[in-house]
Amino acid sequence: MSHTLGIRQAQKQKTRQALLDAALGLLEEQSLSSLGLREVTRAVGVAPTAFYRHFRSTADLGVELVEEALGSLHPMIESTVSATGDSDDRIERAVGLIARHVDAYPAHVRFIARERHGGVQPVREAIRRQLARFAEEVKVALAEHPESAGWSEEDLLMLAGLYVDQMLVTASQFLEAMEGAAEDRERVARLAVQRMRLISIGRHHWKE
Amino acid sequence: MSHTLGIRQAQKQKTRQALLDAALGLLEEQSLSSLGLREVTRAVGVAPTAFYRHFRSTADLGVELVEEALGSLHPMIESTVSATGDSDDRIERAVGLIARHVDAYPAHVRFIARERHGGVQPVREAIRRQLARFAEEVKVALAEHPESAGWSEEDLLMLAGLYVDQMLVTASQFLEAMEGAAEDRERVARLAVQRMRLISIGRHHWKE
DNA sequence: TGTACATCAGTGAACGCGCGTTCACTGATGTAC
DNA sequence: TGTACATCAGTGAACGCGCGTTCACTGATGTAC
Repeated sequence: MSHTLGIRQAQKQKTRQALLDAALGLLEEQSLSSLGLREVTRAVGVAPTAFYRHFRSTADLGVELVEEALGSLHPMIESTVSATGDSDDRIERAVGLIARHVDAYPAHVRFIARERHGGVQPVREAIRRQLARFAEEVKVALAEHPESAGWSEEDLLMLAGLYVDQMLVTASQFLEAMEGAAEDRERVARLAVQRMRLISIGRHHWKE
Repeated sequence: MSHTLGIRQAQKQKTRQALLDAALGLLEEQSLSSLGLREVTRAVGVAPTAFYRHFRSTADLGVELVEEALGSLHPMIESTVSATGDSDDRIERAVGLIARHVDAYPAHVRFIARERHGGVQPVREAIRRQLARFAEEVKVALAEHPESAGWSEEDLLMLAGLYVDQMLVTASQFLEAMEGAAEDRERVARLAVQRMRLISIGRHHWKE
C-alpha cells in the first residue's frame, strides 16, 4: 500500500529538512547550545515563527539530527564487523569505510563528535543511546567469530565498546585532517589501522 | 629572589582567578561558544567592563582554562607511566589516579571533554597541543620499558596516543557515572582496567 | 464534477530582554624625589 | 618620612542589535457532500 504524501505534507517535510540541513551547516562553526532559532530560519528563508511548526526548540532539532546522523549507520557497522576475511582485511576495510563516511557526511560526523559531550543534555543522551546500541550490535557480531570462544558477555561488550570508541576517534581524526591540520589523511589511516591491529592482537591473546 | 606581588597586582590576580572559576562553573551546563561575558562578570560580582582588564574575549579565557586544566597534569602522567611494578599494577594505579583526578576536578575534566571538539577553534587547538605533548611524554616513558625493545618511534607514538585517548574516555565515563547515569563508578573502573589490559596484551605480542 | 467549509504551514508585527562594546570616570596603589 | 604626580583595576551609563516567544492573520490544500 504505497501512499503518496499530500502536497501540504510534502511541502512541510521539505521545509523541515531544509531547517535540519541549515542547522547542520551552521553547526560546523559553533555548538548547539549557542545555535539560535532565528539563525536557522534566516538561513532557510522562512519566518522565525515557522520554526515552531517543526521543532519545540533547537535542542529538539538537535535530537532529530542525532537520529539522522547515527540512525542510518547500523546496517553498515554490522556488515563491517561480521564481514569475512582475516583480521587485517577486516581492519583495512573498516578504516576505509570510516574514511569514506567522513568524506560523504563531514558535518554529521562533526556534529556527533561535538555534541557527544556538548552542553545540551537531551542531545548527549540521544547520542549515548545510539552508541550503546552500536556497541550491543558489535558485541553480537563479535560473538559469532570463532576467536570469541570462551569470552564472557561482559568481556565481549568491553571489546565492542573499545571498537566503537576507536571508530569515533578515527572519524574525528579524519575530520581534523580534512580541515588541513597537521595530520594528513594517509597518516591518520595508517595510525588507525595500527591501533586496531594492536587491539586485535590483544583480543587473540586475551584467553591465555 | 622571592618577590611579593604589590597589593594592586595581587587583587588583579584574585579577580582574574574569580573570573576563571566562575566561567568554569557556568560551563558545567553549557558550551564555551554560548558563554556570555556578562554572565561571568555577574557571577563574580564585578562590572561587565572589568572583564576586558583580564581577557580579550571568552575564547581567550577558554584558552587560559585549558592551560589550567591540563598544564599541571604532566608530572602526574609521566610518573604513572614510568612507575615500577608489573603491567597490571600500573594499570590499576593509573585507573585509580584518573578516578581521583575526576573526583577532585570534575569541572576541569568536563571542560576538556566538551571543548576538545567544541565550537571554539583556538580552544580546540590549545587542547590538541596539550594532548600531543602528553602523547609525546608517554612515548618517551614507554621507550624506557624493557617491553619496548625493537619498537619503532612511530609505533611507540601510536601506542602512547592510544593510552592518552583511553585516559580521556575513562575520565569522561567517570564523569558520567558521577552525574548518576546508568553506569556506576565501580563498573567504569572495572571496564577501564579490562580495556587497558587488552591493550597491554596487544602490546606484549606486537613484535612477534 | 462543483461547492462550501475546515485545516494548518507559514507570516509579520510586536514585546521585553540581555548581549558585547565604547567611553570618560574614580580612587586606591605605586613611584620619584 | 612626606609630598606630588602617575598608573591602572574596576565603574557605570549609554549604544545599537539580535534574541525567543506571543498573537492574530492569510491563503493554499484537504475534505464532505
